[in-house]
Amino acid sequence: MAGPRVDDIYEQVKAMAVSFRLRPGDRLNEVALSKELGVSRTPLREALNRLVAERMFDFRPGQGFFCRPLDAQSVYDLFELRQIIEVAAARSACEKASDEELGSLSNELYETGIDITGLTVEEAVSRDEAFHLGIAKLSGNAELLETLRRINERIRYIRWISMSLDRVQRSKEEDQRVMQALIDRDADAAAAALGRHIVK
Amino acid sequence: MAGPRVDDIYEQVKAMAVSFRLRPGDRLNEVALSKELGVSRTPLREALNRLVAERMFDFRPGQGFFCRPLDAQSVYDLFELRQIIEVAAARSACEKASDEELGSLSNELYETGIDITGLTVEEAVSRDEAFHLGIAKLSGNAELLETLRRINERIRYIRWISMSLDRVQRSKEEDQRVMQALIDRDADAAAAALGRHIVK
DNA sequence: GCATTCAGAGCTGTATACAGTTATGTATAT
DNA sequence: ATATACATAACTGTATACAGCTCTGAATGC
Repeated sequence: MAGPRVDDIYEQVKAMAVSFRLRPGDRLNEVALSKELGVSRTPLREALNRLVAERMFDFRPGQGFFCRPLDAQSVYDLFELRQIIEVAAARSACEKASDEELGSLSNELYETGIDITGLTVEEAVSRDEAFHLGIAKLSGNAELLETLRRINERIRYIRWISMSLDRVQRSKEEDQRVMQALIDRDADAAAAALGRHIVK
Repeated sequence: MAGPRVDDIYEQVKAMAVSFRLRPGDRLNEVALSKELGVSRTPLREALNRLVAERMFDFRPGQGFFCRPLDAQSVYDLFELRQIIEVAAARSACEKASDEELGSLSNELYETGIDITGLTVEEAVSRDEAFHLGIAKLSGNAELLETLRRINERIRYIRWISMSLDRVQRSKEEDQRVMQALIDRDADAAAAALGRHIVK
């Protein structure tokens, strides 16, 4: 029962930051947050240090931890980097993935991804993320996958608020085009579809 | 004088891991290392948690911190990811960088980078890294730059041991070709030169 | 000789305490 | 009214203590 506390705290605080419950630029009160989470400051600070390394928090010695602002430039940079990595992942997956792997990714997309009635935007974004992470996994490059995961976490909130449901619908259609290009082993078409997709 | 301790510890432990003074797969003895560094376990663990987030250490609850193995597959993945990012950075720099910026990067390359007589391999790799980080900086994407920095840290030791001085010489020549392509604003040539460079 | 069990040491995980620094708010002077 | 200086409160940074778990190795049984 005394599960891995630091991991839990890390996930909880990250969720708070991702959902902007901790507002950008705000200084974090360690005592208050540790009481709220029901733990002491020691493991909380360990979790926060992980998030500093992930660039989700700033750390200023003598002042403490600050929720990272995420200005417009950073958001743009992250989306650009995401596109770079996803395009590369799709190209790599075109070469390396087996037919079975592509088939099962396609099934997943069509089973869980098409009918978005009754979904919250959060769930829709989460499934979209899962599809794109699936492509990254098929690239066979674990480091690339992990890098994309980190990027997604940092822009997730932006996607939540910027994505209305009709955009989700369009995004789904584009995902299908990407999937088809992968099955056709047409790396250029997949890259082009992804390029269009993310620029928006 | 009581400077930012955690930052220092972080740098020291990272340097130990990068240079493989802490051997891959080894479990870290917190007490021993904290004594060696002259600090207590609390800030040491905070630094280690940062390095866990950077995938330089593994953390297994109940067992502690482990120096990450860096098997052949991970090395390959990291080099591949590095190539992806550097190619994208060069393409972006071709579009965005000003003539002055390219000129000053070129000067830097020719002033500090060409004559490698009397340099240790470590210094040569460090200058090579600096040049490529310079390209990434000219891409204008701070997140891309930071990602490349992290990747470089993790493969630095591999480069040290795999790079003899004649390879450094060849690598310098290729850097010059990349630089010329950037000045010519020839993104494809730059990308091609970088591609060849990193595959080796 | 080999596997198993159990006791002990050692190590990790977290809470707490305290020193030192930073921020806050009030009172004073201009 | 505004700015400045100071006292106080609050918070951060680190060390230490202790509980609980994990691993090691010797002793036992087969």
